[in-house]
Amino acid sequence: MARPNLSTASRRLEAGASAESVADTLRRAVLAHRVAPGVKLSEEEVGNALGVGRTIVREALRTLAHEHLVEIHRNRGAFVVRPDKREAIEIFEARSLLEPRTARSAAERAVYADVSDLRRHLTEESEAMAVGDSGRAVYLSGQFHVQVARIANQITIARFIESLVLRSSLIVALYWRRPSAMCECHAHEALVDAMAAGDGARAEEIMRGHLVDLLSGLDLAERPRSDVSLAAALKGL
Amino acid sequence: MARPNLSTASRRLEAGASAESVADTLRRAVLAHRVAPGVKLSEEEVGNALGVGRTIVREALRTLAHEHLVEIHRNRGAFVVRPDKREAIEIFEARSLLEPRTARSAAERAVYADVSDLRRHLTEESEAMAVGDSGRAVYLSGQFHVQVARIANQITIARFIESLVLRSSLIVALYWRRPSAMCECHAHEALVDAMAAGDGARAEEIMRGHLVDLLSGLDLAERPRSDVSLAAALKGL
DNA sequence: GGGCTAAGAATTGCCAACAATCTTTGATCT
DNA sequence: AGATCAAAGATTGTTGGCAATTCTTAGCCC
Repeated sequence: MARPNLSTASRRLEAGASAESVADTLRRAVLAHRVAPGVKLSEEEVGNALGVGRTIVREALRTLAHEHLVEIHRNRGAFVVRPDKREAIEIFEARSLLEPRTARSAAERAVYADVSDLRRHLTEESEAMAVGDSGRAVYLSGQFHVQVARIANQITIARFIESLVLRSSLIVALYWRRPSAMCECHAHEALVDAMAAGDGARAEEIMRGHLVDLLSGLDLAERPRSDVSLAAALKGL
Repeated sequence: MARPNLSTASRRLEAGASAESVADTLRRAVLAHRVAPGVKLSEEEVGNALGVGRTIVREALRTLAHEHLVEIHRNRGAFVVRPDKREAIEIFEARSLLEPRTARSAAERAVYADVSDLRRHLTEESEAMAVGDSGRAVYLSGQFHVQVARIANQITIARFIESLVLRSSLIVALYWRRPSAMCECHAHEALVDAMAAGDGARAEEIMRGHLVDLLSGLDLAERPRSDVSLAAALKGL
C-alpha cells in the first residue's frame, strides 16, 4: 500500500504535535495543491502520513471544516473543497466589502516598522516567484493581505480576511489564467507606497482595484470536474 | 454535588444528539445568559447535564471556540468569553462594513415571500418583548439581521454576519443600558418597509444608522469583573 | 448484459479507560 | 504569620476498541 507523503514539506511532525500543527500542515498542503480539490482525506491515512493518532487528525479536520477548506460528510469523511464559480464571486465580494476600508485604516495607522515589514514581505514574494515556487508565491501573496489587515489593528476583521484569503488562495490556484506568471504584484508595491505616505484614500482605492483585478484574472468557466479519487491522487505522488 | 441544569430550556436531548445539537444548546444558553461570561464549561458537567458523552461535548466546545463564544485554554478547559470594550467596538466596526451594503442587496433582491417572512419575524420579536423574555428578544433581534443577510443571497457574507450577530447578542446582553426596554426595533420595521419598497439606498442608510444606534446604546464602562466561578454560577440556579 | 439484492470490507462515530497536566490542599520551614 | 514546596485530587488530552453506517463486490434474476 502506497504511503501518502503529505508531510514532505513539513519534515514529519515530532511527538507532541498538537491538532493545530496538523491543521497547519493540511492547510498548506491544500493551498499548495499538494492534495487536489475533491480528494478524500481519510483520517487514518493522514494520521499515518503525519505520525499522529486519528483523534488529532479528526480535530484538525474539524478545524479546516470550520474554515471551509474541507467538507465533512457524516459517516463518509472529509473532502477537500472545490470552490465553484459562485463561491469564488461571493468570496471576492466579501473581500471587497472588508479590505479597502481596512487598507485605509492601515495606511492611516502604519508606523515605519509596519511599512518595513511589508517591504521585506514583498521581497520574499518576488523571490518565491523568481524561483518558480508558485505554491509559496500564492501563499505569501495572500499573507500580504492578512498583514495589512493586522496593521489596521482590527483583529476581528483581520481574522475574517485571513479566512477569506485562505479560500481565495485555493481559488486562485484552481482558476488562475496564467499558471506561470502570477499576479505581478505591482498593486502590492503601490499599496505599500501609499501606506508609507500615509495616504489612506489612495490605499483604499488601490485595494479596491486590486481585488477587482484578481477576480477578473480568474477563468471561472466550468471545469470537467476531474473527480480524482483518493487512489489517483496518491499514486500521482 | 449540585447538578447544573443547562438543559431546562432544551428539553434534554434525545439519544443520537450530534455535536451540533449540543453546540446549539450551549449557544442559546450563553446568549440567553443562562451561563454567565467567565464561567467554566466543564466537559463532564455539560455532558452529564445534556446526557451525552465527553467526546460530543468536546467537539461542540471546539465549534463554539471557533465562533469566539468560548475560549479554550489547553489543559484548563473552556470558558464563556467576556467581550471587552475593544472587542465590542471591533465587532460593530465589522458589522458596519458588511451589513449596510448587504441590506441594500437584500432590498434589491427581496421578493414578496421574503418581506412577509421578515414581518412574521418582527411580530415574534415584539411578542417576546411583550412577554418580557429579554433573552429570546435579543436572540430574535439578532436573527433578524441574519435573515436579511440571507435574502441578499450571499451565504459567505451571511455566515460572517451570523457569527458577528451571535457575539453582538452576548455584548448587548452584557452592556445594554436599559435592561428592561430593549431596542424599540423601529429600525427593523423601517428596514422591512424599505425592502418592501425595493429601496436599496434607503435600506443601506437605515442599517448604517441602526448599527451606530446599537453601539451607542451600550454602556461600555469597565465592569468590576465579577469573575464568577463555576460554584457561584451553579449555586445561583 | 443490465440491474437489483445481499453479504463483506472499510471507514467513521462514539465511548470508556489510561496518561498528562493543572489546581488545590496541607504540611513544613523561615 | 507568610511563603515554599509536595502530594493528592480533579480535569483535560490521547489512545484503542467496538458499534454503526457507508461503500464495494459478488451473486442472482430478468
